[in-house]
Amino acid sequence: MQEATFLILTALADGSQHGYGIISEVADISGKRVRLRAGTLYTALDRLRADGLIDVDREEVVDNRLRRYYRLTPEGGLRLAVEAARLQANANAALRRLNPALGVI
Amino acid sequence: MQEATFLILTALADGSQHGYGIISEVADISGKRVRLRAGTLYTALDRLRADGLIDVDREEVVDNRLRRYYRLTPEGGLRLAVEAARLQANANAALRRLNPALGVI
DNA sequence: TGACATATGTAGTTCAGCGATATATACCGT
DNA sequence: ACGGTATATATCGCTGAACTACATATGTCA
Repeated sequence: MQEATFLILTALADGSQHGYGIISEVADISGKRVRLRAGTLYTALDRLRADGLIDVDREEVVDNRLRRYYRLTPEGGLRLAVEAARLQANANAALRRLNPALGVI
Repeated sequence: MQEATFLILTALADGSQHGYGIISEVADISGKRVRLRAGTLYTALDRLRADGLIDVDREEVVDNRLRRYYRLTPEGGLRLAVEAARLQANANAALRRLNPALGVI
């Protein structure tokens, strides 16, 4: 799973969000490091929906603009947890090798 | 940076390795989760070399078979550290949101 | 002798993120 | 009144990177 996809799922982990809100939330989560482009986001949302990791929660109209809210499916939450564990393991493996002093921890 | 690339750099973080050795080491690091294919590895090594993140350390012939050893460049080590920190941050962000009880830590 | 491990390499495919572009409304400053 | 910026969704074409499959070659073991 790519970083953009992972961060989209992360943004949805504490409640439903609409597309544009996800862009802001991902920027926030990543400390402005990752700024999702519209193309990345909406194609990813379609893909994640097809994969059953997210679902459309509801649609609202605010200021005459449609907001389509997405939420994690149970499968999506599980998948995010698995991916987070994988990232942690990879990061730890690298840091242990870069700094052998950490190996004893 | 993709997972395969990250794990290749990680495998080189504690000393030089030849291509086939990297495949074994990555399998080891990842708990047999990631099994690099030859195509993935050698194209990645070419790319990483072009990017200045790794370098050819030396070449040996063992049992009439060539072994080309690669090592991290200083830039490659730095890059790996940056990527590891990023993975840690992403994993923590996801885990905090999945389990709000962790948020207070 | 045939399968498997070791060892490097190329070719073609597929997936996903990116930039560019499109459309449309609201808000704010000048 | 007009332009710039933020909000909001969506499509198209490009590219980078991983994957499958294939190719080549030697050594080991059953």
